[in-house]
Amino acid sequence: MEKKQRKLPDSCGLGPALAVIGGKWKALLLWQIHQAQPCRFGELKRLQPEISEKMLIQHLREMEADGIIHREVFHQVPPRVEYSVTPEGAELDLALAPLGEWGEKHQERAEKAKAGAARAARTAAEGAARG
Amino acid sequence: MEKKQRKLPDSCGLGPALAVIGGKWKALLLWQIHQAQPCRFGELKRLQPEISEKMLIQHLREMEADGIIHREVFHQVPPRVEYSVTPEGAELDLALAPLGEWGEKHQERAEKAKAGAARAARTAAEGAARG
DNA sequence: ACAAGTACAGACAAAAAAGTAAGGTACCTA
DNA sequence: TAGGTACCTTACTTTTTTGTCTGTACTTGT
Repeated sequence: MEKKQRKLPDSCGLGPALAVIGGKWKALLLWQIHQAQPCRFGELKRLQPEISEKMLIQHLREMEADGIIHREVFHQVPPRVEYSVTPEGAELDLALAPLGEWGEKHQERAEKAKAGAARAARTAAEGAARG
Repeated sequence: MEKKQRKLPDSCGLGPALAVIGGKWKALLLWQIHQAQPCRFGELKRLQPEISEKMLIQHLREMEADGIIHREVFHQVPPRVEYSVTPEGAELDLALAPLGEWGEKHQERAEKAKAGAARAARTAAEGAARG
């Protein structure tokens, strides 16, 4: 098992929380599984083709170990595995919502700031050209 | 500038949000600055002696660039720099609250589960010894 | 026979984040 | 002249995380 998880300092419960959803794709996965519940491994792979299989499995396993998703194996052939969120995972998804909203707002602001800076730079350049 | 920030995929605004508070100590710093506002560099260093000066500065600078904290330099000697949270930073801190609560609950559950597992293992061992 | 689909596992390498240790400025005190 | 305070900067190393690629076991379709 290649898990050690960079230990986060935990005053308030943020350390443990970030340890659980800190992975690069975990929040996204939780969100997608919550949407398309229950969904299969291959489905997730198709939904997010940018994730490598290794990371997909690794994250799924860690999330399972953390109790936020449930994994059910059907002994069929070809194999079939279904993932769904646990009640705890659903709560986490909910707790993540305000953060997501903040992120969107922040992103907009950052874009505006960048546009503003570009405009200012242009104006400054014109001013300099006029001398 | 040694910042590239592991790019997080962003459906919903979680990507950008985690990019901002994903650093090992950032959430903690934001929280502490919010508490003891305004506070000086040395103060933060004393409050959290485990952070190396390098990470402290690096995180503070990134958070400043992200617009969640404000840095004010007083041209005195010895130098004096004060950090405070911006309105945007305060909002983030608020948005982080539910996540923190989830983290605490989750931690408790995890501890109970571990205790339960240990008890079960003990019982099983006793059973085996008798059997 | 051979490709394709399912759900993984493992070795290895690259990239990113964090840590360590030393130095640098600018002024003050002994 | 040495040492102290406050706030950093830089170079270098280690640790952690992510990515690439190859392989498994079994069945179905051509």
